[in-house]
This record gives sequence, structure tokens and C-alpha cells, in this order.
Amino acid sequence: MSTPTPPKPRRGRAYRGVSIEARRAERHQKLLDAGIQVIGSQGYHATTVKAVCAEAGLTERYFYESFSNSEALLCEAYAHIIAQLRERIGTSLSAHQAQPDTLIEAALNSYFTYLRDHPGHARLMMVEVLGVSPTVDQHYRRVMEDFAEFLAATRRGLYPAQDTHGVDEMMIATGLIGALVNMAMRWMLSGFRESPESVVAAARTVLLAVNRHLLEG
Amino acid sequence: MSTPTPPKPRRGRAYRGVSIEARRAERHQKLLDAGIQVIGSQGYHATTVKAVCAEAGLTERYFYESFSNSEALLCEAYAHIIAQLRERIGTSLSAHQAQPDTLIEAALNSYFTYLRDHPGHARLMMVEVLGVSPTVDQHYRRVMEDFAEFLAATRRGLYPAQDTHGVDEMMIATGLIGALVNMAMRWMLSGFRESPESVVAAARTVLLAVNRHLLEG
DNA sequence: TACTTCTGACAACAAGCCATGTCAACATTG
DNA sequence: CAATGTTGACATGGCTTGTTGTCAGAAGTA
Repeated sequence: MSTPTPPKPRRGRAYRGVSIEARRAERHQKLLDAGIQVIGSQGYHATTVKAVCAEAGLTERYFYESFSNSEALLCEAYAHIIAQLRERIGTSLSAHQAQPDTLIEAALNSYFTYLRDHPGHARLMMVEVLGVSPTVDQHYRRVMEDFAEFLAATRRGLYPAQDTHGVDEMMIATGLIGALVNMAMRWMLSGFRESPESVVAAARTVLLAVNRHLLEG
Repeated sequence: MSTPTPPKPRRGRAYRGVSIEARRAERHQKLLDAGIQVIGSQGYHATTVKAVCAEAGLTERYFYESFSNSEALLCEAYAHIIAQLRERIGTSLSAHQAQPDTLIEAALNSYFTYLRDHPGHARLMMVEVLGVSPTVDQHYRRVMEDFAEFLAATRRGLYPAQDTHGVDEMMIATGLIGALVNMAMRWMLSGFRESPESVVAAARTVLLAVNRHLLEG
């Protein structure tokens, strides 16, 4: 009965000086970045687990440690990109408070330059998320709705006493968001040839036009 | 040497009273309709050759008689739908000549009611064609460009002497097309709950606003 | 040092689907 | 009637990929 008490290292221990949570988080981040990179360049349907792992410098097992499948990666990548974009727009807005014209200009500048500086992100958020599955479509729809709501709310903030003349504010905001998306898509698909200033100017024209129209009745 | 001259029926003969061309065309049409149906309801990536053939009531061999692969079917289905939509808009336009307001109203009515009456077509042309392959993306881009060009040309026809104030007409038209698409998508994804009139009204507001803005400088 | 966990490279298995092939039954022509 | 084209049901091969498993070596712990 003199069983020598076997050494019992607990699992979840540190490795190379980093805790298990930190390692996990690091791998997760690597996979997320790699996923955005691969999906943004090859397209979602040409993206394999193997390719993402190769890009991340990890083996396939760790993929399933972080994501249950490719679709989960896509969703998280999408959410990540949208959050980044939101933040960028938000900070640029807070620098130009309450002056409608410069507000719009700043927001549009943030939007279009972000897409140009991250073409992979642009492709993912505008093209690759569509038509993947009902789940992903739901996320997309939600994001669109949020942006439209944000646009409508911002306008309401600038013109509080404004009557809506019975028009569907959200539907119009949805249209305007669609205008921005389509302009961006055209700009992207043409390889960002035109200057950001001219694209911003066109977008500004549309937003201001509708704003004026709603104000003047 | 009295080899009896073997009967030599030419191939490509009639069958059940229809010529080979007619049978081929009939099968092609059946497969196209079935493809639109299946892709429009299940989504392109969930669509298999087998399912399309089952829907068409044909065997898989005939699929490859008409299409080299699923992508070819998707492209032709897309082109078919766009042509239908164009025709529908065109005929409704020719009935309301040269009166800007009713012109827009008629075109928007055709557009939105077409989508509502053919939700499968709507899904295919707005969602399923995106992110499939560079080839299909090219088609999509071309269609968008054509619609934008059509919109810009129509406007030029109504206001020939109009100065463009240096703004990029095509970029603005692209934005407006995007607005229409996004409104339609929202309408579709919410199950066409709102009345077509209210959607048309919102779309009209956007188009008229930009038009007015461009006219008044 | 002895034992355990962690890691990475790779194998293995199952599943799905595209694309083609086989074969018997039916239709047509001479 | 006989020979051949046509059709439909079904089978088959082959490829790709997702997902899990194996195993040896490195790193940590008692």
C-alpha cells in the first residue's frame, strides 16, 4: 500500500511564462486576424480551415478551440470589423460636434478611408457575409438596421423639432446607408481609383440633398 | 457479300413529336426555372445539382447538357431575372412619358412590386449572387453599373441643359441605386410587411431630394 | 529526476457532392 | 421487324473538406 503519491500537476498551467488564458486569447486573436485576412482576400467560400490556420501559424486543432466552425469565425470577424469601423467613425464625430456639415464630412471621411485602408475588411463586410446562411444574414441585417438607426438618431439630434411629414424615417435612413454601401462597393471594385475626396463629395451630396429635402418639406 | 444495308436513323431525330432543338430548349427552360426556384428559396450554396434536377423533373445528365456547372446556371438565372425586371420597368416607363414625377413613381412601383411578387428572384439578385466568384461578381457589378447609367441617362433626358456642378454623376447614381437595393432588401428581409406604397414613397423621397438638390445647386 | 501537460505535425476517417457511366425500357425510322 | 437514338433511374469514381485522433518532443511541476 505504499503507493508513492504521484506528482499531480494541475492542468491549465502556464507555458513559456504565459497563462492558459493568455495563450488562448493570443491564439484566438491570431486566428481572427488570419481569418479576416484570408476571407478578405480569397473570399469566404474559398476559405478553408487549413488555410486560416496556416496563415495564423497554428494547427487545425486550435481552430476548434476558438471557433466551432468556419461560420462562427466569419460572424466574429464581421462583428470585429464593424466594431472597429464604428469606433473610428465615433471618434471622428466627437471631434466635430454639432455642426451638421463638418459632421457629415468627418464621418464620411472616416468611413471611406477606413475601407480603402482595409480592402480586405471592406470585401468581407460588404460582399462575403451575404448569402452565407440565415444566421449570418441576420447579423448583417441587424448591423444595417443599427447604422440606419444611428443615422436617423443623429439627424433627429441635429433637428429636434423637425416634423417627419409622415415619411418613414427608418426606411429613408436605410436607403441612405445603402447608398453609402453601394458607392463604397463601386469604389472598391474599381480598385479605389478615384480620390477619396471625390467619393466623399458624392456621398455628401446625397446625404445633404435628402436632409435639405426633409427640412424644406 | 449481301450485307443488308443496315437502317441508319440519323441522330438528332424527333421524339414524341418534338424536334431535338425543342426538347433541348424545353429542358433548358425547366432547369432554369427550377434553378431560380431552388436558389431563391434554399440559397445558392445550399443548392445542389441533384436538387435542381429533381425540381425540374429531369436527371442529372441533362443538367450538363444545358450548363457546364452550377455557376453557369446561377449566371444565366441572374441575367434572366435582370432582363425580366428591366423589361417590366421599361414597359411601365413607356406608359408615363416625360413627366418626371409620374415617371419615377411608375418605375419604383414596377421595381418594388416585382420583387414582392417574386421573392425568390429578389433573394437571388440581391443576396445570392454576391461573393460567389470573381466571374459572378463581375456580372453583378456590370448590372449595377448599367442601372446607374440608366438612371443618369434618364435624368439627363429630362433636364438636358443641366450643369452637373462638377459632381460625379455616375457615383451619385450608383448611390441612388444602392439606396433602392437596400430599401428593397430591408423590405424583403422583413417579409414585405410594409405596404408597397409606403416603400415607394420613401424611395421617391430620396430620388426627388437628390434630383432637386442637383437642380437647385 | 519522474511524471504530466502542452504543442505541433500529420494521419485518418467520414461526408458531401460533382461529374460521368451503365443499363434497361421506350420511341423512331427504314 | 430490326436496328438505333432517346430517356430515366441509378451507380460509381474521385476529389475536396471538416473534424477528430495519434504521437513524439518540448515545457512545466513536484
